[in-house]
Amino acid sequence: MRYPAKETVAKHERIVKVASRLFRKRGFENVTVGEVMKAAGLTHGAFYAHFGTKQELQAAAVAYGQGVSIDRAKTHGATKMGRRSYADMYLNQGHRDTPGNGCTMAALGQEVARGTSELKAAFEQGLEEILSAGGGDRKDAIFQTAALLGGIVLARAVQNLQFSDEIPESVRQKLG
Amino acid sequence: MRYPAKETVAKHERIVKVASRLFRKRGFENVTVGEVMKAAGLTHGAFYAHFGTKQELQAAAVAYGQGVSIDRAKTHGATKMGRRSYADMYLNQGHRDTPGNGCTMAALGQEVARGTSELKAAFEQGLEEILSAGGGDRKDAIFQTAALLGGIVLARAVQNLQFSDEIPESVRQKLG
DNA sequence: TGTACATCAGTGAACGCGCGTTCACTGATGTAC
DNA sequence: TGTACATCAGTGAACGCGCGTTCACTGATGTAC
Repeated sequence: MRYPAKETVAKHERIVKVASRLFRKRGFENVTVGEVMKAAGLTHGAFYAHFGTKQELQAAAVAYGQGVSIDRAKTHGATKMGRRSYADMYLNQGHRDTPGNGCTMAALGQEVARGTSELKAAFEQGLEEILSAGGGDRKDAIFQTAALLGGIVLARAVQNLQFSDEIPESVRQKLG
Repeated sequence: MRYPAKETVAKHERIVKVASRLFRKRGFENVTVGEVMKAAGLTHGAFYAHFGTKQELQAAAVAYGQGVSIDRAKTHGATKMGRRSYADMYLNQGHRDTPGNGCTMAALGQEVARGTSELKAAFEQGLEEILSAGGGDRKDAIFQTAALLGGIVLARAVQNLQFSDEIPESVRQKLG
């Protein structure tokens, strides 16, 4: 049957949002199209009324996820909370332990690097906006972003809790 | 038929080495057991004479890759070339463009974070040795490793060449 | 030292499962008159 | 405003392919006597 056009837009957004969360949490390859659709409250067949391929969804999900990061960066930039508080927000246990709600670059950057041009474009455009959101020196922003991202990636890959805690802690200290 | 025991060890090592390269280049999920065995000069069925599962191979490959990184770090530590030259070696276009020969953590860290405990253990032990290989302050080593890793990950995920070149360049400068 | 035999790395066909994708069908929506 | 009909998001079964894994088999190696 035909469904209201208004709801269709909402469903489309729900698919992207839910996919973004699942992808960040478990990686592109470990999340099924069917799983995404189920989480969005639909059946898998309907997927192709919204996207041509799974790869298209990946790109849309990265664009969405980068959008979330841009908003966070802009909020911090506007409230002038400074770099220190941004690092504190980024480098904590909550972020480390719940990648599904966290930074897209820290969760999917390596997979994006091996992905399609479309995927990289979404990543790249997001990064560009994140870097300029802070407002300070561009090289500083790049350096800080790299250090924060690296800190989270390392902390997530280490299972010894003391060691894992030590990583964000050290990065925070040295970033000053 | 039965094969010489000596060659078997060499074959086993070849499988791990080749797997490590392929995994770093294309990710765990995008490399087939059959593909690894073919690259090692064997057929896929023989795989299970060497490993119980693909996951076991992943852990062995990460351990091997981390070993390569440890050797590099120790060499630099021994020759006292300093942090600057280490950063130069790590943050260049060659490393960015050939992940198969490069740092395991920068290529597979995010997948390791979602992987088995065995996989994380191999990663973690390698990181521990890399950190102490330099000999300097531990917090400095952690910070530097995070920044370098983040720089390579970002540079690889960005396709605009100017932008991509700008990232390692900035990290190198700011690491001083 | 020679002989008989058990071992087991390696081969290649086959299995079975899961996943991305397709397709015939549905029926309320939105449009044309 | 009412009526006829075309559209198309969504359903759920099915397809087909690729992958990890299994298995019967091979025959030179290594061992026991």
